[in-house]
This record gives sequence, C-alpha cells and structure tokens, in this order.
Amino acid sequence: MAEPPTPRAREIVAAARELLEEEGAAALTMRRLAERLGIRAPSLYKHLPDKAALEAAIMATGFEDAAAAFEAASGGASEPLATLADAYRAFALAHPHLYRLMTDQPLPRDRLPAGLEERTAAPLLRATGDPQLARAVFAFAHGMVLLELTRRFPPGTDPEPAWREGIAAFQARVTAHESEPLTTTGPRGQ
Amino acid sequence: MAEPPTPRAREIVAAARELLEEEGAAALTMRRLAERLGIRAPSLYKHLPDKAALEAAIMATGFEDAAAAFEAASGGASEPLATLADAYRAFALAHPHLYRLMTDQPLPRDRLPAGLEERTAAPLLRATGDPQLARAVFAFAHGMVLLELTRRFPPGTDPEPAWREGIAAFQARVTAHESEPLTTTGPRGQ
DNA sequence: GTCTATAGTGGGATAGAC
DNA sequence: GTCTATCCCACTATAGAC
Repeated sequence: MAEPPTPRAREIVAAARELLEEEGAAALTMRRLAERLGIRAPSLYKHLPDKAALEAAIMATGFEDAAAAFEAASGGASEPLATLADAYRAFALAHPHLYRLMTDQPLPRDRLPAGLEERTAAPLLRATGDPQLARAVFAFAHGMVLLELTRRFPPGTDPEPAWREGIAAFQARVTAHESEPLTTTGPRGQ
Repeated sequence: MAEPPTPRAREIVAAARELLEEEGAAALTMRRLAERLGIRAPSLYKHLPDKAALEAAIMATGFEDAAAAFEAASGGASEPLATLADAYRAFALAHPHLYRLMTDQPLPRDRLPAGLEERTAAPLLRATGDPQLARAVFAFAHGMVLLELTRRFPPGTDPEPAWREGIAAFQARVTAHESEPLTTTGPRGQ
C-alpha cells in the first residue's frame, strides 16, 4: 500500500528504477538488480516480498515525479491544457521505459500509496473542468506518446502538428464547456 | 515481406493466432503452439524461420481483418468519423491480445505485405481529410482502447462519454477544415 | 513433415548458514 | 543483511535421423 518502509528497500527500488530506465523492462530482473547493487539475488527477498512489489514501488516513484511535474506545469499557465500536454509528453519521452511500466498493465492500486492516482490526475481535471473531457485528453496524450515511443507513425513523421491538432480540438471543447456546461452530447454524470 | 507461402505454414499461423487470442501473448510460445497442433516444437522451424516471423504473420492477418472492417464501416456512413471510431473500438475490444501484439512494438514493416499499413489507415485519412488530424484521431482512439484494455480508468467508469467527447472535438475540427483548410495552427505540410 | 535429443540461456524464488 | 546452494521452471533454436 505504501512505499518501501526501510531505507535499504528504498535504495533497492532506486537502483531498480535506474536499471529499468537505462536498459528497459527486459533488463529488470532480480539477478541484474542484485548485480548492480553488488549483492546476490536472493538477498533482495529480505527487503521485498517479490518482483511485483518491486515494480509497484518503482511505479510509485514514477507517479510521484509525474504528479510533481504536472503540478508545476499547471501553475498559473496562460494555456493550461497545452502546457499540461507538453509536460505529459516531456515526462513520457524523458522516461520511456518507466512510462511503459506505469501504463502497460492494470494499475496495482492496492500496492500504490493512497491518493497518488488522484493527485496525478488532478491538474488535468482542473485544466479541462470536466471528467469526461479529461479522460478524452488523457487518452489522446497517452496514445500520442505511445505512438511516438513505438515509432508507429511513418518514418520521418514529425508528431508535433498532430499534437497541436489534438490540443486545439480539445481546447475548443474546454472553452465551449466554460460558456455552456451542457453540450450536444448532453448532460453527463456517472 | 509476404504471407507464409505454404499451406502448412498458413495453418500454423492460424493456430498461433487462435492461441494468442484465447490465452494472451505469454501463452504464445513455440512449445504451446506445437502442442495445439499435435506436433513437437522443433517441427515448426521447418515452416517458419523463427518466432518473429510467426508474430509478423499473425500481425498481417490482423491488419487484413482490421482494414476490411474499417473499409466496411466507412462505406457511405452519414457520420464517417464516429462510425470509424466505433469500428476501431469494436475491433480492438473483440481481439484484445491481437490488438496489443499489433501495437505494442514498432511495426516490422519489412515482414509485412507491402501497402497493408496504408490500406488500414486509408479510411481514417478519408474521413478526416487531413493527415495531421488523422494522426490525432488515431492517437485518441489508440489511447482510449488501451486505457480500456488495461483498465486504467477508475473502476466502474463508463468509457462511452469520453469517446463521445473526443469524437465531438475532432468532428468539429473536420468540419472546420472542410470550410477553411488553414486554421489557427497554421498551414501544415510534411 | 515430423521426430528425438539437446544445447544454451535465462528467469523467480526458497532454505538455511553466517 | 548477505551468503551459498539449489530447485524448478520456461524459453528459442539447432542437428541429424526417419
């Protein structure tokens, strides 16, 4: 539920995140991690119950960093949505392997600190003013980042114009919502 | 570059796709595939050079099916973009493991039939009338589908309203482009 | 087209001593 | 907190016989 309790466990998680970021998910094995720490793999199990716990702990540090970056980006920007999108993209491209670990699988919500998911999402919710719109923007940004990371666009394609297109489309919806909370898609609840 | 040449190889690829779709990427091993075919794993190598070729062949069948579905969906619909988005989502949700195999990694373009990628993308390009807008919509749909597949939205969330939000936002851009090819983001090229 | 035998590599994890 | 020894698992792939 919370972060690793002991200082040694924290060191291990930090080393694991470095290993992941530098060499990718395939390199994140208990043996390689131990090697990086100058110990033997079985010793790791005195500090962490299993590999899933290690991954969850890495993810938690990633969400802390992402939340902090998003909060910093949305501080009084003149174009909050565009600024937030830039911050989102920057985080993902700066930490591609970490980003994929954080998003490729269902969130292990039980093993993450309480409230962290909400904290990470809050700036976007504020920038859009609407949960459904926030989810749509989230999906767009997530999709763009993954298409970039997996090199899915035709070789040589510059993703920038597509980013601007999407942000412009959603910005128009934000503006529309601000002047008139009910749109053609009808009232939304849930 | 092209599909498996021999009939036997086609059978093997078909069985592999079934295995993938039913049990997921982790179950797609040469051993399990052979088991499903009633033969031994080494025998597979008489028909396919390696596992990467097998995966590429599976992906090719997936893109053929997706392209056909998108072409069928965009045939004279009154709302081409929304209809296409529905078809995209339906394909991904009907074949979650296949979809992820097709999108989680860079496209092995050398091992796929020539023109297949373009054919799959064509309907969206037609529906949007602009490559940048098409990429943005692609990213949105890809992101939404993945967030659904990885259960990334808070438990109990209905993704439908977010889909409608996004499609409405992009539909407005399509309409704007149709009446005025140059927008606030300026001319686009590339 | 299929087989047996096998090489070679890697992984997560536990028991029990120090 | 770390160690050694070890288990058990799984995978891709090749050689060579039938």
